Amino acid sequence: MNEIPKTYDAKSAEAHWYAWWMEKGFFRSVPDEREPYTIVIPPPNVTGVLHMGHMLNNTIQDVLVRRARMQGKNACWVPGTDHASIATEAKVVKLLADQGIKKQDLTRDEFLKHAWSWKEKYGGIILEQLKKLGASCDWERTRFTMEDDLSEAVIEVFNKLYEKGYIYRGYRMVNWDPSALTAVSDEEVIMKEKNSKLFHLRYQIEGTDEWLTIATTRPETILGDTAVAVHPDDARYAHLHGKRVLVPLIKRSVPVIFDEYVDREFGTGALKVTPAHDKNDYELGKKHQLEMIDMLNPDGTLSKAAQLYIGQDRFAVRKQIVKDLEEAGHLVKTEDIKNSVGHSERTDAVIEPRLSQQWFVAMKEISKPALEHVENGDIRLIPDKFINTYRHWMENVQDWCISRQLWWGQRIPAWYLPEGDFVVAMNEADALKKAQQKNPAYTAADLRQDEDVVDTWFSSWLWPISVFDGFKDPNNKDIQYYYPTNDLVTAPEILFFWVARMIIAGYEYRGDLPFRNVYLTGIVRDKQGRKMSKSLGNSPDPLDLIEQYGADGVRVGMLFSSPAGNDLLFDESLCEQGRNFTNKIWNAFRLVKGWTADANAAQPAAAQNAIAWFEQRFQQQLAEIDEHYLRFRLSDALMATYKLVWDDFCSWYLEAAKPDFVDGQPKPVDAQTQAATIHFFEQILKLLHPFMPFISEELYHLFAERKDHDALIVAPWPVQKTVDSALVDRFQIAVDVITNVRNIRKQKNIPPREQLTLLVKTSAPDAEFDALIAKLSGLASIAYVAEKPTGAIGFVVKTAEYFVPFATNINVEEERARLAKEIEYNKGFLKSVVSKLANERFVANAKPEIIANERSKQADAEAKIKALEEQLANL
RNA sequence: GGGAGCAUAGCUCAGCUGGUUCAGAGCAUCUGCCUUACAAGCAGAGGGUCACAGGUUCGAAUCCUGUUGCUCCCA
Repeated sequence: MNEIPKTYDAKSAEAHWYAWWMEKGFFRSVPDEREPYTIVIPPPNVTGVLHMGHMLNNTIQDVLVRRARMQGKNACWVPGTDHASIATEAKVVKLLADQGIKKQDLTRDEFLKHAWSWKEKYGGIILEQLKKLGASCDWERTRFTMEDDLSEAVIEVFNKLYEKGYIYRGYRMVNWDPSALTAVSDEEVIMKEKNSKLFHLRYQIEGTDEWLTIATTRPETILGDTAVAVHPDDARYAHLHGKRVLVPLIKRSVPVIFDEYVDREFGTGALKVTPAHDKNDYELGKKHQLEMIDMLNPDGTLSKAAQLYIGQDRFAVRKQIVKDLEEAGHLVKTEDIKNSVGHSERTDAVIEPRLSQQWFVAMKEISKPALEHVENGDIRLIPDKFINTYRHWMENVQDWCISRQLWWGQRIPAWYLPEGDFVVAMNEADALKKAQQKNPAYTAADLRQDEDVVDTWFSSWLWPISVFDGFKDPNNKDIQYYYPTNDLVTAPEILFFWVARMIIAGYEYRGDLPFRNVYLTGIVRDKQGRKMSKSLGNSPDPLDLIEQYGADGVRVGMLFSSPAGNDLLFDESLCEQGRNFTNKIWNAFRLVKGWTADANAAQPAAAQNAIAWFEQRFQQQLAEIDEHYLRFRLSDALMATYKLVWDDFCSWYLEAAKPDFVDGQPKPVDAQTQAATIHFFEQILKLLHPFMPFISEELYHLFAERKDHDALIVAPWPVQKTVDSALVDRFQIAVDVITNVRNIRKQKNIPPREQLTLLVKTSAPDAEFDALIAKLSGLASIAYVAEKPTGAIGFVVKTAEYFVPFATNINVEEERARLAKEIEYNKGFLKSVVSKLANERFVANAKPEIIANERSKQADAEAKIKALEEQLANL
């Protein structure tokens, strides 16, 4: 035993067993006759690095996959990454800029070459990091949303949707990211509450000396104003019918229009209308046939159409124009307000609504089944409170802007023709054919492909299908076998971005759901409840944590406090607790491994007691753990496992079963006890495996030399058997007795080595667990007596009275007080029970078993009080 | 502004369809222990008017209404 170190060395075990699992192909899945269990990973950004959110998310997936594998299912966890067009392109642009290369100076192909080499160099780091966590993905199945097959699926889907009329091209108001120079979808705009200024500006009414005051938070946009709107019922402005006003500084004459859209309460009740730069103004503009003046360049500087400040950034202009307006006498007042301002999800730039030609998916029809099948429970959201959010979004779904003015991504398969017409096709050759149907004279040189790419989500919404090549080859073995997948684990933040759209795509292309259960994790926050982020610097590096606490420890730490849908207030001490747990398990192993066996030794009664009990206790807890898994309550499953191992197995079972010491030497263990203990230990390792794959596999092999494919990772999950819960209850009485004796020991300062005697007075003697009681409370003997002894401290468990005889110094006063207190408590209890039973309405209304229960409580309490009172009298 | 959710021990959370004195777990705290697996440990203990106010009921942490505070989503 001396050679087994006192603490568990996570590092060497992790490297060793991960490599071994890989080498033996345990993560590999190919279709066979077993029931499949499939998870597709939410593909992280290919150029990203592991953060705490990934840790939580992937730990959960690995727990589910590993348990399914042990349950004998054909478990397949498909890993991969997405190409994250905006984020990646931004990184590549910056890298090139650092080398003095401008994107504008490169051709598309040249740029893409740089992007791919970036991807080759940095892409997939995150997948390597997942391996450190123990993720049991089938790495041979690793996919990437930009690889050929997946890109082809995107193009095919684009074509099909276009043919069905679901994809259209339109000149619309979009969310423009002036930093990334691209449109983004509604879902990619994050509204943030900001402290802003509301400027009250006066416009001269044309041909008069009168003024009309409007209020705006974006004064620079007056340069794009083409009307001022007021409410038709607003008496203040009724006289303005048919009038026009002059836009300050540029003196453009614009009409005053009347529309019920205007909020009379807000600002001055008069609204400037800038149809090209505000969603609502755009609608107003269309309705009133207003001119649309696009006064912004794509990069957020003012365009020629603005007339003033041309080429200056919009925020610089905002400052300047306020000064200029003030000087020109147009600024009436300025007030502070809070308003929400859209920011780009990717670049955090302030989003500018902007008119432009974009591609859209019409969402209304296509998304119908996706709502239906979540509402009827075919697809479960866990926790189900998210159904409301989901429904709300689906019922108000807006068309999806899918074009992005970027190069990194799948290029939109539309080709423009000289006359301004276009065709959508699978490739250039097809496009030419289609073009020639319109005009046989066209040649390839007449075609010009759309410059834009599609939204990254337009490829990741196909993920559960495309990773199995379900587009390229819709009837292939893999897709038939693995689809629909089982569980999806992701963050609620992307419920709409991704989950909803995958469901839409699932029904559209397979006529079937993409997954049955969606487990929505919480957000990992710091102790103060702030979201962990790079910019705040409050996020620990996951790999550092693994280094410090071991992967098993970190996994346990992450799961300790994260019920589905609840945010996780992360604290490193949770990982420490996880690490301590690995150490506890390790030391239990040291104990058992250190026993020397003697085939001829007799089995001690205490060990027999412990084995009989633990067999049942294990079953009881197994049922509970299985139930928690079924309900996706992983932190509860973990806690139940934790308590089974630490409390039941280590603190009770091992303490009772371990050999006694004689003359400072441990006695050898008998064969039955040793075999039972190792068996229990192995069962426990199985339950631990999903949470702590490394230490469990390590110990499994340290217990015995295993044959080639005898590995814990594929060991059968324990099967539930019937539980003798009465035995467990009887054991609990023994536990109470032991605790009472230990308490007396502690109160009286009796050293653990001093052996005591326990006397029992009861009408129904039951010595079943006496050996165990004696061992764990340090008793020399247990004797059954008919009369109360004198000079003893007593206690009562159930209806039996127990006494520990005491040679010296019993503090009678102390004992009296203690007994009195206990009697008082029990009398109070009895009183509540009696009064309940005396209540006619209770007896009349309550269920029979509840009444019976109350009666037995009454009997027990009465017996106990009687015993305690006798003890008190006897002192 | 619209919608959803939450409020239980110092902290993080369990408490399903009302019924053991129902108030529970882990961590933290306190007390005693280096007892020959483990001080990353062992043994014991304390701690809450279940946000507040009403109501329904024989009985409410649990159901209903209102109030307050917080969070998220959408506009």
